[in-house]
Amino acid sequence: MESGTRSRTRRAILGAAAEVLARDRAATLADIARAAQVGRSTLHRYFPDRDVLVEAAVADAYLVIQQSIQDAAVDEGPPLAALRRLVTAMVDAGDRLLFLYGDSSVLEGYEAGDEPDSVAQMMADLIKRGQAEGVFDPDLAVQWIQDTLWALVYTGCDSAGRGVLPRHGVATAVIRMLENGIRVQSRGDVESK
Amino acid sequence: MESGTRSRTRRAILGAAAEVLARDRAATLADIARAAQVGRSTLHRYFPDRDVLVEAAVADAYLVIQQSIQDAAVDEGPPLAALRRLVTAMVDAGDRLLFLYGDSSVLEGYEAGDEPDSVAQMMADLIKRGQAEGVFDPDLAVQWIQDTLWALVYTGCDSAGRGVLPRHGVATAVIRMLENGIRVQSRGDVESK
DNA sequence: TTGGTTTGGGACATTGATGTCTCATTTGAG
DNA sequence: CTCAAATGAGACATCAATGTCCCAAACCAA
Repeated sequence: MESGTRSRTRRAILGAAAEVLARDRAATLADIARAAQVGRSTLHRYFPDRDVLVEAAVADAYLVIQQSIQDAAVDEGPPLAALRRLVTAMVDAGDRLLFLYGDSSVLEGYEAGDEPDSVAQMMADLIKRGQAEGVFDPDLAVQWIQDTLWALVYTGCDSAGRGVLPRHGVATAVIRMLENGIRVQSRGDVESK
Repeated sequence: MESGTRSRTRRAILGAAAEVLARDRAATLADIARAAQVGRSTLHRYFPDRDVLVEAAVADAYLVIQQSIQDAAVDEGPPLAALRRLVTAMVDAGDRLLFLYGDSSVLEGYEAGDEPDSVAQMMADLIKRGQAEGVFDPDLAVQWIQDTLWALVYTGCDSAGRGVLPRHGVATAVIRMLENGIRVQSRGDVESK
């Protein structure tokens, strides 16, 4: 078991790591400790070395995102609505996401897993389902759509952090771009408000 | 003036820097020197320290991209066609682009410039023109469209590097996504082949 | 060939991050 | 309150990257 205190500082460190590393992946352990409002020695006490810390932070961030996406019940309802829920869920996990996908080398081996609950698997299933039901363009490779989705959400979160987009408008902007591109919305085929 | 030999090794180093740093932004100067097939001391002879090297590599990559985009004559013809030329130009400069935009902190101050020929300026002008002519969605912020464009091109180049997209299909995929999103292409409003 | 230029490799000092350790102090549960 | 758990600060050795310097060898133009 783990003492409540220990568990709390542990989470504080993991959160700070994700946040700081998202902004500067070359950040020092001292930086992370400071952000977590924790002594550098305490950090080392929980995570022997940098690799262990990063690995734990990745696993943690991944779990948060995975949980968030699972709650979106992406396998239910019409694909378009599911996609919107998915994007919203991803945006909500924005901080962790910026960290997780800011450095592609940080993932290594996480997307390899084939467990049915893996983030990539859930996304791929949704995309395929949408294509099968004739809602998504079947000419586009599933992997490409998936990459695009990640990229747009990532960009959206990043833009919000820089003030380009209002925090609450990120999901909407991403969804809109995904569904219509930059074309003018000629007919009322978007949403009914 | 500069000796032909010097000019040649200088370019070799800059090219290697862009290539290596694109893959691993924490790469060592020794790594870069090796990739450039040059002694580490030679590298230091041309670029006193890391900052100078990175700055020079950024400037070089930026120039290449800028030139490539200028050749696309983005301010001429219908916006949609211009956009397609722009994307193609950006994709062609893919290698440099992955480096330049792989680490957002590397740009710092380059997008600040207001020279009419700056990459950002040309892109913004095109987007505004497209909106004014009723081809691009005027509800989307110019900056957001611009960020999206970069993100998609970046993702496309990256995907090509990982084999997800065929090298020659990158521009097409990006353009298609930009213009239509992932929706099925209901009517013949895309292109005439 | 000759002489200046350019290069590669190695020795070297420096610097900053890292990881280990100790000890005094604070915290929190009982 | 009391004691064990947890912490923060700092001293310390280590290590890798960096930047400087030097010299012998390769190179290139005249």
